[in-house]
Amino acid sequence: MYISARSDYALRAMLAVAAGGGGTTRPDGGTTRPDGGDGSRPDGGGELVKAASLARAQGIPLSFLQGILLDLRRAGLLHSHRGTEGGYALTRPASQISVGDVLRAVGGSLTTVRGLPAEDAGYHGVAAGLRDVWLAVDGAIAVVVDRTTLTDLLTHQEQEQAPAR
Amino acid sequence: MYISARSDYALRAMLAVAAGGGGTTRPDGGTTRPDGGDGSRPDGGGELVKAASLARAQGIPLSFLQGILLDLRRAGLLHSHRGTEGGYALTRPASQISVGDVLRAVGGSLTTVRGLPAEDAGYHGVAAGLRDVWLAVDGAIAVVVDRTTLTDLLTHQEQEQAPAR
DNA sequence: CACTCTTCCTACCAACTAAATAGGAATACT
DNA sequence: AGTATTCCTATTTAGTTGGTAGGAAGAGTG
Repeated sequence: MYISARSDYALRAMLAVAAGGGGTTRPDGGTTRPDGGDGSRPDGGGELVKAASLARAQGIPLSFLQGILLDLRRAGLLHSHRGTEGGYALTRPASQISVGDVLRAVGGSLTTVRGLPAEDAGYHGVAAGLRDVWLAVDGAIAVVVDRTTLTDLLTHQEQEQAPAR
Repeated sequence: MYISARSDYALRAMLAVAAGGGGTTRPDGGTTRPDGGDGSRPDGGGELVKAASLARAQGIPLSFLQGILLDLRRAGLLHSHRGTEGGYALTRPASQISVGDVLRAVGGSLTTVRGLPAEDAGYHGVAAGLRDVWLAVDGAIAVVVDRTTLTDLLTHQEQEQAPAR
């Protein structure tokens, strides 16, 4: 029900990495390329993007973003390289990374009730049925976010199929 | 993605009101009826339940619960009566009150991105497609919570139909 | 080997919201 | 009048989130 800034930033960063280093259309008209050299860009999938470039392109505080990128790397979604020509890159093609993958990487469980995962809520008496509702909600969310990949988002082809009412 | 304590308490209180004044099974074995007199109980739907009874039955702090009950009353889901034999009652049959009704009464919008409703997120560049994802998530949640009524929960007949993957 | 760049990691602070408490005003029944 | 109860507001407390700062470790370059 609530998407945190951390999850939001993580998705935007992943999209920017997948797109190859920054958005092309930025509202205030600045250039999104901080360093002059355009660098080698073998269009195949693995070019490295610097954290500073991502932060600038999507308007995310750099030091906050670094912690998020770290989570994404630990979850196995990003590969990083240090040094002068360092940066981040996807470990898999963008078509094989879903929104749910990113959300779970930074947020843990998808649906939480007062901070706890939905499955261990502990209801008494008449409220016992609530647990199943939360699990159903969790399942419904999972269907949407696991079906949508980064490629879908970049090509604007995400079809928002809400289940028939 | 995150169900707050306020939403959780609101649903449990509504269920207890619908059930007529408290859970029958409480873990520590105390009686759920605070006052000795059982009072008149015309089993039709409109018996009044005291806030103290609800708080005791579901383990919710009383004064915190009162604020939640106020929201539910303002939203038109509960009817209250003051005085010695006062209490709260549903304004509609439990079969006509959905989980979504209760959630929206206490929480406002169903899906929020960093505190804002999902529809006005304001994405730039490559992240533009994210807005549609959140709207799809919101729709998927709405289907589940609007389909489930309080009666479904009380009779344990809620069928958790996750849409076919 | 120095130097620079960048990721990596830890600790810390500020702001906000949720959660809970306390106390008082209004209302209804006896 | 008196009592029980709902109703409403103001305040406090705790925890999470959002954001910042400052290095330490690795990678390339001269």
